[in-house]
Amino acid sequence: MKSIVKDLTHERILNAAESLFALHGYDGATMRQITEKAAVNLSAVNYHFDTKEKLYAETFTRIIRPLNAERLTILTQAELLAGDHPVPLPAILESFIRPTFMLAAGRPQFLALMSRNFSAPPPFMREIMAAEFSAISQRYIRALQHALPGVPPMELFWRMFYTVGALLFTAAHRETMALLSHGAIQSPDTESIIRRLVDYASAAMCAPRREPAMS
Amino acid sequence: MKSIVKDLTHERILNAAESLFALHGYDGATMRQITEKAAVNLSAVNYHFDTKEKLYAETFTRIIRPLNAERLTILTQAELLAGDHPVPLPAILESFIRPTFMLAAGRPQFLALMSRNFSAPPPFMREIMAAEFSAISQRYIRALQHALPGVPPMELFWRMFYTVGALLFTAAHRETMALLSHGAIQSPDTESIIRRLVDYASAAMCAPRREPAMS
DNA sequence: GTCTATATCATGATAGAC
DNA sequence: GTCTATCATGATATAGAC
Repeated sequence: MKSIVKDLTHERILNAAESLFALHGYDGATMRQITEKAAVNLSAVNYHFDTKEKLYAETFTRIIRPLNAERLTILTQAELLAGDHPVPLPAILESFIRPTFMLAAGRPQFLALMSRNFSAPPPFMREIMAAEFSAISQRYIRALQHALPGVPPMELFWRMFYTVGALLFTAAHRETMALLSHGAIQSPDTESIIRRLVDYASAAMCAPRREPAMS
Repeated sequence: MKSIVKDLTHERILNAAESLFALHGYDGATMRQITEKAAVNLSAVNYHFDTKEKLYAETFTRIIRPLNAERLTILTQAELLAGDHPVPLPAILESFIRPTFMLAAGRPQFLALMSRNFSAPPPFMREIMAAEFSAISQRYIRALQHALPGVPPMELFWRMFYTVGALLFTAAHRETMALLSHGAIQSPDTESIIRRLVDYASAAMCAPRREPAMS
């Protein structure tokens, strides 16, 4: 069928784009590189995606939508399991963190693209990002409020933001860590990474608020 | 004197480059934009910095060297003050975090350039980054080991890395936060930001290591 | 739907007058 | 040291044959 052929080219381009945008960023990756890697014609990008900007947007939403959907699925399961009780804090955080590494399995540039797009999103992505994350951020804040009623909501918001920063930064820097640690750290297994991040964030989320220090 | 004139042009270019690299990244900022903003001739970049890559490297080292120097100064003061005792954990973290925001005062793109360069450094920056951070990372790990003898050094290394991620991510996203929080969060004052981050990281650094869960 | 060929423009860098 | 003018290259996007 024709649609199958179309879908193949479409996907080949998206796969190549994912890897090259992750490696070189929006401005750094050229359509020539992408179409060469995808082994399709240069014009295929414009035919299937119209512009480079739209190609980038689709490349990113293709990874972020299933990720956020999976997060909400696991969080909802945990809420059903907890019944009237709040979901335990580590379970909330793990529902956010674990899917990141699960969906990244076998896609070496998945995490790099995520991190890059959050830390330095091309300007045309601002609206798209806000749309993709508006719902999920509210869901998580509510779950956190139930789990930690003693912490002010605004504080929870900040801390969740810090946690996302820690997650993305680490995700994109496994090699850097090996470098700075002089070989003490080599890319550990996924379960260790998840456990470490959940432990870190769980402790951090319920930090006491320090009183302003005297001089 | 001629050297004064040279230094003026030199600095005008660096200032313009700092702001434009922060906003658009290495590939996104063009030499024409930079020289236009600096109100100097296009060729001045090549004359003073040879290539665009060297201009970027100088732009970044100009902000990172005083920053890391200030961090070490404050940490050393704290160590002298502590004598034979370990420096308290919050003091260690604050010596790392505070200079970031102090040196950023009055330079709106300082933090954005920092964040961007760490999350998506141009490939030619890898060596330079490693050189600039090798010494300071070892100094901080040692201080953390003294303050938290019960936490394995490798765990400390990871957690410090998470903390840097939280710091940089937040630094570059004050506007994003205001957006996602639906106006609940508006750029707070520097002291609040520092306190919040230090509280968060202090609790996280001494997190207990959770036992692997049973199924 | 896919290709070749090309239009149009912006890029980094350089040559050479002053 | 600073300018103008320009080069060679590579960018995105499009027109039109097949």
